[in-house]
Amino acid sequence: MLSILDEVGAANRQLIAMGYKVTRQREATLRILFENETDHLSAEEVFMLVKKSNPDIGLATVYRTLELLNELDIVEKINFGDGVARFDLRSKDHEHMHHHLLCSECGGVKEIKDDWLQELEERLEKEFGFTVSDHRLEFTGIYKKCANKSCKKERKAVS
Amino acid sequence: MLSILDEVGAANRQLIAMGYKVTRQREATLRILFENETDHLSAEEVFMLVKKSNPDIGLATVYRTLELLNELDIVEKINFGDGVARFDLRSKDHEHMHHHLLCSECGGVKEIKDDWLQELEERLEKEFGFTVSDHRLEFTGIYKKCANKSCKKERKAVS
DNA sequence: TTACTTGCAAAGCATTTGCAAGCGG
DNA sequence: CCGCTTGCAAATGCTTTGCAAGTAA
Repeated sequence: MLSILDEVGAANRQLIAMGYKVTRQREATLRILFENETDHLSAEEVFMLVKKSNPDIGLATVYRTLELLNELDIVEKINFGDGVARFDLRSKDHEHMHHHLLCSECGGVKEIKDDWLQELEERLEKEFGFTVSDHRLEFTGIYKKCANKSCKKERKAVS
Repeated sequence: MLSILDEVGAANRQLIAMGYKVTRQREATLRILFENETDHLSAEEVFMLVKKSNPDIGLATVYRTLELLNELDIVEKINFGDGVARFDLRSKDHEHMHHHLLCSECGGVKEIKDDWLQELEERLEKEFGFTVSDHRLEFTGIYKKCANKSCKKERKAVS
């Protein structure tokens, strides 16, 4: 398990390798992403968090940085249909395993780290001549604990 | 197989049952949706098509109608991450089977009408105490025919 | 009639962009 | 020093909303 500093460092090396510069703002944004690895933050949320350590950063910079990280495959831009883009780190153990459980009761988003779709992808190749490069799987439903005692109060409680 | 008129009629009855009125605009919108069942139209696209037979309709009305149909579960609002909401009819044979193949070469969206996830949903119930009410599955990749001869020219060619 | 609907224009949001100033390498 | 980056504000693009006029039942 790498420390956050190591992870940020690795990302920085990737930036440099691709000809981009390592700036205060980019490092700060990366740090926030790694510190909140499981949270599916929106650009606005990242902005708020980065601002704490870096009050001068602009929202546009955060957007630009997230877009850049998305292009470098350091994060994945995802859209749960609530009108804001969210950003997931694509670290080694998340690769190609972006399954989410969305609880309609508490609004929580849980990530499942299994690759369940290998078999299906092979079928698509054979039956449709379609070569899969990525997939996304989401389940909407309710946790038993949420069905019983309503836990609407706390958003993102489940994680 | 029902005719489009029958399908629109059924939807109308649903509207009435829920206390909504059947208007020229709503019927026209429904007709367009049924006529383009496989096309994943955006609100703007629906608007354009409805305008042909109904030049006086306003874009806001189309948005409101689509939103209403979404609430009535007559259509499903989906988001492929391209910045526009798209709308899929939830007819009998589509129910609970919203799997999509997104071709990164030609931009085509193909629908798969199989329910592959029953088994996984049972696992989620057992292992996570999560009761699935809906799911979404998308594969991004390339069709063999697109990999060979580039078919970028025509958008939505595959369907 | 009466409440639901509509069209229009204005507003609302998330996101993007132009540009001059700032900074990394 | 050069060119990539930034912050700000303005612009954009999709979607929603306020409101007076229109219309289904």
